[in-house]
Amino acid sequence: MESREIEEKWQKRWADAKTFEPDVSESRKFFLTAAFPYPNSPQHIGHARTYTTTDVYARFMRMKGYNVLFPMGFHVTGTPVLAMAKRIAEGDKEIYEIFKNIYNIPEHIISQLTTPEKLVDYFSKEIELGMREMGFSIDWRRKFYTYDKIFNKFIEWQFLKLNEKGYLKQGSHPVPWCPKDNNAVGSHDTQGDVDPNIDEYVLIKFKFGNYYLLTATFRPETIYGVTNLWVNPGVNYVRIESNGESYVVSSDAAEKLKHQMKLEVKEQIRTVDLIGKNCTNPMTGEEIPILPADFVDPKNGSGVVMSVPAHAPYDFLALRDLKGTSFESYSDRLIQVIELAGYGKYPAKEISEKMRVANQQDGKAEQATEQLYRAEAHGGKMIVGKYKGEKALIAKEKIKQDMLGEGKALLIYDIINGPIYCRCGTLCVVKRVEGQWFINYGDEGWKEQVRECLKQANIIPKKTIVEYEYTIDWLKEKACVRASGLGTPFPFDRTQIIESLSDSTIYMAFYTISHYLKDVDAEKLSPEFFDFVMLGKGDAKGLSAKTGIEERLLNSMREELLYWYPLDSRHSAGDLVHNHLTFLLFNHVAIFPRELWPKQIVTNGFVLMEGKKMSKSMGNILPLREAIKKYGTDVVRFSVVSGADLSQDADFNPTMAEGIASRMGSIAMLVERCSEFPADVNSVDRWLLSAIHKKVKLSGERYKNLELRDIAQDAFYGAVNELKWYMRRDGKNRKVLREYLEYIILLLAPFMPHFSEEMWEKLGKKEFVKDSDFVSIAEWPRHDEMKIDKVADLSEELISETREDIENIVRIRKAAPRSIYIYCASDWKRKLYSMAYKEKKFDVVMKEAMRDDRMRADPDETQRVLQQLIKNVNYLSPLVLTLRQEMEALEGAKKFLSRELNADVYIMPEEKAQEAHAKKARQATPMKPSIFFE
RNA sequence: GCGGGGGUGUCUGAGCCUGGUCAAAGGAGCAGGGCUUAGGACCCUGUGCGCUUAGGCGCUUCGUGGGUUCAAAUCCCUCCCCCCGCACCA
Repeated sequence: MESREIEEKWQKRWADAKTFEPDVSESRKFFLTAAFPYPNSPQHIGHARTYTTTDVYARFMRMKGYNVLFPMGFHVTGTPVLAMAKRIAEGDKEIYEIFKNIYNIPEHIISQLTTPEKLVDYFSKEIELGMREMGFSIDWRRKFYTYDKIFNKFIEWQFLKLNEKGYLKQGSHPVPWCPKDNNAVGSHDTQGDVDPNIDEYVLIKFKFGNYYLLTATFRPETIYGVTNLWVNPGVNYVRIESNGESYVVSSDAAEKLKHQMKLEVKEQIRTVDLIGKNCTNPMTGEEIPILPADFVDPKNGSGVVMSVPAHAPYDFLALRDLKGTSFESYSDRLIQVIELAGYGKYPAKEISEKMRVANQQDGKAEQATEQLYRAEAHGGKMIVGKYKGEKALIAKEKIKQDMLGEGKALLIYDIINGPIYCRCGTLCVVKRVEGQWFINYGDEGWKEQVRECLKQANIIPKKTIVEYEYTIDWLKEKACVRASGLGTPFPFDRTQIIESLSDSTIYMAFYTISHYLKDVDAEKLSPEFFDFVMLGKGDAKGLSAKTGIEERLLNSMREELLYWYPLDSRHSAGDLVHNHLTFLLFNHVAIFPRELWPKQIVTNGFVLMEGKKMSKSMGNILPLREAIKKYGTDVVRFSVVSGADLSQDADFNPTMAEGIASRMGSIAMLVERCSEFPADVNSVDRWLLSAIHKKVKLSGERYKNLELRDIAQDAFYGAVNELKWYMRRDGKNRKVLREYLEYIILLLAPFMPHFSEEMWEKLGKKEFVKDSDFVSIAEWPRHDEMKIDKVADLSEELISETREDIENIVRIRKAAPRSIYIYCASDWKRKLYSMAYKEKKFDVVMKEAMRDDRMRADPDETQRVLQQLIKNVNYLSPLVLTLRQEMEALEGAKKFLSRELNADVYIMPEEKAQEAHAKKARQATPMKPSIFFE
């Protein structure tokens, strides 16, 4: 049967049997969730990593006997789909290309996706289909979208709670902004998807007649070294009025500043009225000239620059460029402010000359600046001013604060990776939004509780704990509403929408009741309703009367929440630790009592495509549904979770996928043919059984800790290798093979559910494990310690190593033998072996050996053997076979060895060696028989 | 800058916590052989360098440079390089 048919067959059977639709029951429960997707494009193979990890885990826990709930919803909150719908409606070529070329969406469908709702609808269905095709054991009854009315009510309630606790606050906040759209811009709103970076500038006021020149700088500490100001003669300057003061800035800067402060633009200022005149340094009181320079960018900062030629290469260069002009007289003045090891008094001069920067237009000026700024920030020390002796970096902050306090400076924000343009073509600016709402994650009391919450949770992988701790420490106010987007209107200002990272922090609790609410009028879902269902406040009867929701239903919902909550395991990719997952902790702590805090968080790495990161620009995105079609569900499932350790990126490549498929084929073939095997008994049988029971023993713990890669190696690749070896060693026992297969199918079921179901069915009535209609709900097997057979393991090791040894000899001798004599070491050597293993030291062992009659009889020989053993004392194993066991093992493999080596094989104890072989035979040691060729 | 993760043989990738069994698993690639009409798939063997007509020995190697130790890919320190995150963005 084709793999597609097998997949559909079992997916249908699971659905018909409602295998994955759990309700409240007597059994112990396990509730796990994965971060729900944002449906703005079809999912690719990378998305499958988290969901498959979650599903494998869900399936394992189900087999362990838990009542497992794995629900799924869709996160549609935010602005990206808005921007996308708009672009489609406008016929934006780029976006058409992406959908057409990468995701193979037909053009007539793309052209219909002109509203956010249509986009969400189309892609969420697409994603759901993909998830169903992947065989994820999701309870789809509980699906919801974050713009559903019922969900909005839930989030509203959450924010009322946050406000009650005092965790919401208002303030001003700088955001990247499009003046035309009147909206904050995210990376998806900009041309080229650039993410705007905002940084603060200090604007320093230099008195000039009745007004001030405003210079923008990142380095206020260099104020002591200012020799002059720069204006660009080719730029328009204007006077602006704000707060009763007059400033001169470039007219571009004035436009930007409008969004951050109240101001009026007054008359133009001609540069000829500035250049050559003096102004006053507010820190030193010194009179300094205003000079011309081309490097000054009117769009950057304020369009006026303070010149610190000792420490800023551009300033030094611009001054040097004045040589030969009427301003030449100013060009030699430098004032040192910062002392820097490895540099003299004027680092900017030194570095410019060393790098041979030609002038202020030279590209190298930028490099020099960057290099010097970094060095000075790091190792620079102030040598002037109030903070003399302090590190430059510290002084910078203090001087900034001082000047702001004294009214000598202003703080503004600018986009530092600009210019960035909105998709509408307008240059983006920074806007200071007043009255912005925040969730105050900076609250120390709150943080303290979150740290406790973190401590009681099981974090996988362990090494991410520090990242959570770090995030908890640095989190401060987080803006939680936006002016536009899909989602939930903010209850304290309904013109605002709750931002997407803020409305997805406790939604897991909503899954427990979402399926009850499908037909409930959202208007009935008052705060009291959620108080009751989520927190158990109030009584069902009163609430029923008030809301009109049946009392029985209310009680069921409360019961369901208490049954499923707390969340037993939360899954996402590792990148969400810094925001979502930490927010999840914060909000659970704020809303829920301690006993409902999340118990475990698991994060995983991404998926690479043939070693490279998937990206639209590289065009190497493999859409999930395409991958399923091409390679089959179970191969895809297995690839994405077995390719790397949990926290590391897994690589997907076709070669590996083919390798997986072909190994599945080998297993399938054995399942198919198993019953044809005879019942011949062979020593390798015990080894194979030992191997499978060892696997069973190990894999339970590994599944629990999500060590999926190790299981994959052992239970899949390892199993196929073992089966191959079994055949090669002439293993032929139907029962043994069958036992192995029954167990291995169980172990593989969480990874490869469709394949495993099919094999499970093919095997028919189980003889060694507990049977069940579906392997998906079969009981997790227990190993039989009695079948873990150390002797069988050692025997097999002996056989394969002996074979290798013989091949080595053949290779070096370059001549194949007709007969091979294998001589096994006498038992007295084994006794010596265990002494050597125990004592490790030659003289100690030798002394002990001399107490043994056999060994004392031939001290030279004893010494010779012991020397050999001690040489490899670290290789010795705690247990070795006896002479008889060794003989039996090799005897059992005689046919195998004879065939593989194409020679007659004779096996005997070393004492029985014929005269001509005796010398060689004596070299036998335990687990390393001596070999003689004829 | 701050925080996190990394640098291993042709490539990929384990090992590092808990030092010795590590010339270093697995896979890919490459080479040889088997199977096959042929190719693919599959199976076997080899794959740091050198020596060795008996399973062996020697040398060099795990970003750099030091250190600790009888012994270091593994522990400590220095430096270099790469990746990711730093928020209002899903």
